[in-house]
Amino acid sequence: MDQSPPRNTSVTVADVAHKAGVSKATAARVLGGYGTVSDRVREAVTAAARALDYRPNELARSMTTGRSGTIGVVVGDIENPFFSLAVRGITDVARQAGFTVILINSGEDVGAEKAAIRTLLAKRVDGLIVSPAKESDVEHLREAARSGLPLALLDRGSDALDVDTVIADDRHAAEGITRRLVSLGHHRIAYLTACDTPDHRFHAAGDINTGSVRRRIEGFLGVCREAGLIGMEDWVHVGAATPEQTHRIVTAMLQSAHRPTAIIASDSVIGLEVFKVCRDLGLSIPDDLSLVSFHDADWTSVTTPPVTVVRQPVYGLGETAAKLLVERLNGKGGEASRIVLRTEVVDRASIADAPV
Amino acid sequence: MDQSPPRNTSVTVADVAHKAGVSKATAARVLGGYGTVSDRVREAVTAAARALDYRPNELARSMTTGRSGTIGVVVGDIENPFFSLAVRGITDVARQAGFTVILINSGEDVGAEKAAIRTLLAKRVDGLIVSPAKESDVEHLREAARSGLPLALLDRGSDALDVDTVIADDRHAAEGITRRLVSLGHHRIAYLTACDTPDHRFHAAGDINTGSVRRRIEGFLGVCREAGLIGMEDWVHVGAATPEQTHRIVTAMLQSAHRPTAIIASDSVIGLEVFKVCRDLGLSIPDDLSLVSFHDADWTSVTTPPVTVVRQPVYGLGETAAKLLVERLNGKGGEASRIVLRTEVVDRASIADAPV
DNA sequence: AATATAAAAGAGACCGGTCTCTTTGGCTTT
DNA sequence: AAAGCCAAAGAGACCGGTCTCTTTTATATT
Repeated sequence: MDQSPPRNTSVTVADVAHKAGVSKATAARVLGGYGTVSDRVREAVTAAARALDYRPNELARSMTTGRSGTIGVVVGDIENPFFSLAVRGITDVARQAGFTVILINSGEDVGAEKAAIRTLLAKRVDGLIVSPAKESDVEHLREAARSGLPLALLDRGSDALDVDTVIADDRHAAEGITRRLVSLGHHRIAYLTACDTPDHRFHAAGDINTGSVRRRIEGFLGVCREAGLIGMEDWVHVGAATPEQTHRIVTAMLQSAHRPTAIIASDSVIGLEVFKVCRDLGLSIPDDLSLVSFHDADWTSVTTPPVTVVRQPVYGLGETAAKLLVERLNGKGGEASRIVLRTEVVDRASIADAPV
Repeated sequence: MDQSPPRNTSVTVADVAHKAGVSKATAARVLGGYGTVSDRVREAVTAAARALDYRPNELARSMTTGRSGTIGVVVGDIENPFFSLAVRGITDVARQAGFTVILINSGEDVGAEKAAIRTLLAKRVDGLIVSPAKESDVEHLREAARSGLPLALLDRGSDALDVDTVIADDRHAAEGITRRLVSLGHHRIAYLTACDTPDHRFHAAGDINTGSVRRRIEGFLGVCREAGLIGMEDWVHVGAATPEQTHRIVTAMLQSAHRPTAIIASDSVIGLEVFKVCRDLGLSIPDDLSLVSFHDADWTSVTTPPVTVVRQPVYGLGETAAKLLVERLNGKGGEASRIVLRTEVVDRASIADAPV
């Protein structure tokens, strides 16, 4: 029977104070590291705390200080490499600044996102980093911000929300790759996104609630229009939210008589699925189909051919958002910053001239 | 100037009670959903709460109930697809059961892990899911468990720790693929892991502190011995913790005169890097080198050739650990369960007969 | 109508810290 | 030696909920 230190059933400052023979207030001063205490007393209290295996109760501390030392993070899906990398950026900065992170997945569902915010508010997080599921539905976020809670938006902004925002230059990136495809002679270029609309069809960019994706599609359509290509709205496909759905959409698209000669995939999960369908259908990339994907996932350089991608500074997105938030938490006031991080096209071998 | 509801500077039950004209205790009964109240009073309180935009303070609630509704999760690195998928499994179960998740990365460093546990203990999490960095250094975990905090181990067990544990049948999986390679005539088989030893060299399986990896290496060495291959310890390489290090190790290995004819990669990040080095060196998989990787990452089926992998039920690992923990939290007592989930070899095309 | 019984509401302690305000004690100052 | 001052320690309220215990009110019983 070994039970060395005596089963710590919550030792409190009062217990430590009693053991050290001082008042609760004095013990609290030593343990909490504030106020002034004599060296002799400090040692006595420290010794008593060690002997009793005292563990501070951060919850109780939060009660009076009003700070919980916690930030809430709401992302679409931590399983998606995009978010897991961004979250890594967030947690690194948060830890450095002495905060812990409560993570909630919204599954890109606004209802779940609202519930998440409510939960985090109840847990009294000191700040919030959110990747909003719908730009058009941010009343819950505005309310949180208005009540004075620091809020930073990740990857997706909202003009309706005057808060710190960190996004990538999605429109510019989309314009660049579209221009490149057009100059290679492509007229039938499909854009494929996981975002969905009520009727699962695309009509206009305004239908798309995810800010980053809407800006990309605007860029895509803008360049097409500029190049004299009309009716390109019909080539935007929504609802590729799972590998299965993507498979269905891409297969149908590539088997139709009027099939695209190039596909722009809005994330690496979609890009991967396009690759698989081509293999199954016996189509060659880039001879039969050119492929460009957003997100420089690590595997995109080892396929045959390697995939041309838009490299986003994903870690930096999370890192920057967290830094902005931490600054707010440390009392830095002033205007909300809207930071746009540069993207870069990584040229590999998945695009070529349009087939004749 | 719009400021519809009056800037909620923390509305408390007392405020609601006052507005509704009832006592604090009664208002708390309505708001907290306990005890008995008349319908009339319930409505009055509910209305007052809505009017004042009352938000419960979960922290204060935790003070008295002793439950925080939070579980702490410590993993090596959320950026690694293995962990992000496992964490997804954990968060799904946690949310279902009404818990939120505080996530901390240990970076596979025991010191950081200890700090993480301390932080989580201070935050008074209701339970803990940990993927221990070192099996040999679990005193902090034992102490947490002994103080009555439910603890579940993820992917890595410890005989020294009698707590709920969920792992994969790593040894069996390693035996299977090693046997396959041996039967194809391979004698020079390298095993590559991110785990490290003090001197960055491998001597015996006991050197490896990560349980899952140690079991795999034991399986690997066991089958080799069985097959009459001796001194295979020299073929185990440790310290492939980053793509850069992996690159260095693999390049050196493949450029040596006595180079391996097969490589077993301990995770998909390593597998990917092996692939890249082969491409750079102009070596053909599987003609010049056979490759097997642990973790059926989504990209492994689209490379040329597609990679033969050990498929682990990663989501299920997290899911199961969370379920066990939730059961404990709901008071189910009894023996600690040690669950071993099945793995499966997915045969693709990256292995072949040993070159002559 | 009088009593028993249960339901509804109130009063106030409590959780474990922080923090303000007050008291004590040692040391300087002239 | 008396006054003045500041560091060190103590007393107790407070944060915002929960919960026990007590009192009041409504309903049932004969």
